[in-house]
Amino acid sequence: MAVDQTAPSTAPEDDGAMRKAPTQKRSRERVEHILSSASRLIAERGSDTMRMSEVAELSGISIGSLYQYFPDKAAIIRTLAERYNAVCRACIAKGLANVTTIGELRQAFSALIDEYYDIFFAEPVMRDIWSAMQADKALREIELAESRQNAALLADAMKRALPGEAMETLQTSALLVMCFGDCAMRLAVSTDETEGRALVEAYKRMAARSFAPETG
Amino acid sequence: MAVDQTAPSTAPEDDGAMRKAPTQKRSRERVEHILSSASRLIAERGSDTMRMSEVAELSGISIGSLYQYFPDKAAIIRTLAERYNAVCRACIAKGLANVTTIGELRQAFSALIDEYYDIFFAEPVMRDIWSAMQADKALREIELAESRQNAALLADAMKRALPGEAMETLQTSALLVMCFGDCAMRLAVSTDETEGRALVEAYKRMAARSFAPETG
DNA sequence: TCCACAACATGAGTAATCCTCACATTTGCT
DNA sequence: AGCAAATGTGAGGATTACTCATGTTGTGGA
Repeated sequence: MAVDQTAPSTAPEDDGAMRKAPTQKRSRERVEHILSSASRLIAERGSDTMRMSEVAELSGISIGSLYQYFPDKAAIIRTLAERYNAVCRACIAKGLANVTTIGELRQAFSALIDEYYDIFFAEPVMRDIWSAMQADKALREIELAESRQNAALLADAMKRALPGEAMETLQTSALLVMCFGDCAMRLAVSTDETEGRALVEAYKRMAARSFAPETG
Repeated sequence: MAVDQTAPSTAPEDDGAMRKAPTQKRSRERVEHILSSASRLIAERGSDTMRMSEVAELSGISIGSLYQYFPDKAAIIRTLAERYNAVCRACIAKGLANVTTIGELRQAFSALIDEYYDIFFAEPVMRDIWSAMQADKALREIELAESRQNAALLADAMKRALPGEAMETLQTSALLVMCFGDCAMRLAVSTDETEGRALVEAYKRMAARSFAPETG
């Protein structure tokens, strides 16, 4: 494998989703083009009806070239999901990093959800990508693992704010809160903005009430 | 899960999911056989990999006969979903019918969730069917409408237990609680029974905390 | 500059799968 | 029995994910 000129020292997607790491500059641009074309098509009509031929055409390349970068259709979905997941994970990690009290937790979480909602609202295609992931057993496992990772971040923050609680209990709560967050976001982008905002606010209140000592 | 099918006079599924209302006895039996075959295949390998030829073979009929009862693959998924939805809706309506106080609401809801979990645990294929519904834009709308219907039942019960609250607020909360319930169930059947139980209990606590007057 | 080789591009073709349709068989009724 | 309506059948059309043999472009050394 030759060392290329503008080497991205940290390989962005090196998890097997892509067939090979593109070494030339144009190749990397094409990968971006493919992903944005796919995203657009998924947003328009859903992942099921996204045709590989359409992705190729919209990207201005041939079918063969498309398959040089992605081994199959699911790989495109997976790569898109991983990108969004990375954004969200970073957002969560950053938002909860310095939390040490319940008040801080509630405030940080509220801000986090607002940010999360903005991301979702700007890219409602995330909902369709999530749906596509859920339809496949293997991809569903990936999404669950991602949720567990995010839940672990939240559980850590909760443990700092609520040191008296058992870690196991916190992990369970955190997993629920995280999955419910995704659920609320998908719900919010499925309706008009007014109801969406109300749902997000209601979710924030529900979550905030979970950030409290166990009362029996 | 016993879904009653002994009333030929009142067409049971007359919503376009089925190609024609089967009039002869054997036809109705075949429809049942098709649905149980499909359910089994979906449970085994997911709806994507369920092949219409497999459904036909497992049902002991030809491809042509299969398509005489169901216009397409999605119709089978939809019919299965509608049956499960009907069971759940009846369960919710019955469980919340006589609620008039917060205490009753919490207790009824807790019992309801236990029942719901039992249904889900006995038929984890519901998760796969739900996933299949989510993958399609039109079917997703159906599921959302179903959730809204269930939420309306809960909102009514909440209004009786919490007459001071605005109906709009209650509807928002109820929709969230219902969707989160589905989410929790799917999560619960995706892990071992111990964690599943813990998740369900944690969800019940979260929901119970929502059944309270607005505190700011 | 030229050449050899690796990387990349192409699209006709293959296999898998959903679904149709023209025709055969069974059932219900008189 | 005999006819019409209902039901059954599976080869085949249409679509689509994906492959592969072949052509084109870029890279590095002599």
